[in-house]
Amino acid sequence: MPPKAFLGEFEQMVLLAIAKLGAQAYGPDISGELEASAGRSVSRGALYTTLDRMRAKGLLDWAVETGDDSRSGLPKRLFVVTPEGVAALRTSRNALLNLWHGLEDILGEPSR
Amino acid sequence: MPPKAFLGEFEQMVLLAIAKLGAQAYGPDISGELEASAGRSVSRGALYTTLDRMRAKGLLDWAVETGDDSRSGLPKRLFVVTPEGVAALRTSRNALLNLWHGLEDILGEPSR
DNA sequence: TAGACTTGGTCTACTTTGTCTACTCCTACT
DNA sequence: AGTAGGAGTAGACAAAGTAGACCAAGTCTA
Repeated sequence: MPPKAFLGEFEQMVLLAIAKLGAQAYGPDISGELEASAGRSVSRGALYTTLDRMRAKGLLDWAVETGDDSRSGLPKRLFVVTPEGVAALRTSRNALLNLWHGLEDILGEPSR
Repeated sequence: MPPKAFLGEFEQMVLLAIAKLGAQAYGPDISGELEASAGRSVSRGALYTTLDRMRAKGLLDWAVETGDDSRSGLPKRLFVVTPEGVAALRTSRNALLNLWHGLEDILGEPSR
C-alpha cells in the first residue's frame, strides 16, 4: 500500500491516549486510558504492535527505562508523541470536525 | 477476527460523506464530498470496495436506480446510511471527543 | 526457599481494511 | 463506426488491527 497519509482509527486513539498521559505513558497506562476514555479494551499484543508500527512512521517514540529504581533489570517503555504525531493528530481532527459539521441533527449532541 | 466494534478511519469518512449528501449519494458525489471536506482523494475502486464491505456489515445500503429517466439502462447506486451506521458514527464520535477533551492546548483550536 | 503469581513486554500468525490498476458497459458526439 | 466519458466491477496486494501464547525479573507466601 502506498504510504498512507491518514491515521488509522486505532492509531489515532493510541496517540491521543499517550498525549493525554503526558510524561508517563507506558504500556498498561495506555490501555487503561483507552479503556476509560474510549470504552475499548485491547490485548497487549495489539497495543504493542501498533506502537511499534507507529514508531516506524515517526509518530511516536519511547525511552526504555532500565530500572535503577524499582523493577531493576526489567525494561519499561515510556512513550511520547513526536511533533509529527501531534501534527497528524491535528490533521485528522480537523478533517473529522469538518465532516461532522452540519450533522448535529443526525448524530445528536455529543454525549459527554 | 471477532466482529469489530469500531469503524475504520476511511469507513467513517465515507459514512459521514454519505450522511451529509442526504438522499443523493452516489459514487462520484461521495468522492467529491470526501475531497472537499477531508481533502482526500480516492480511486473509484477503493471507494466501491469499501462501500460493498460496509453494506455487508449493515452500516449502509443502496438502491440501484435503473434509469427510466436519463442514463437509461445504466445502473447508478444511491447510498444511504442505515440506523446501525448512524449509531456506529455516533459511538466513534463520542470516543474521539472524549479523547480529545483536555488536549486543546496541544492540538490547538479547531481550525474551521 | 520452591512454587505460584504479577508485571511489562515480545513473537507469531491471522483477519480486516485500505488502495490501486485494469477492465466493462452504456451513451453521446462526430 | 470510432472515440471519449461517466459509473461500476474485478482482482490483487499491502497495511492496519487483533488475539494468544510465551518470556524474564521480581514478589509473595506458606
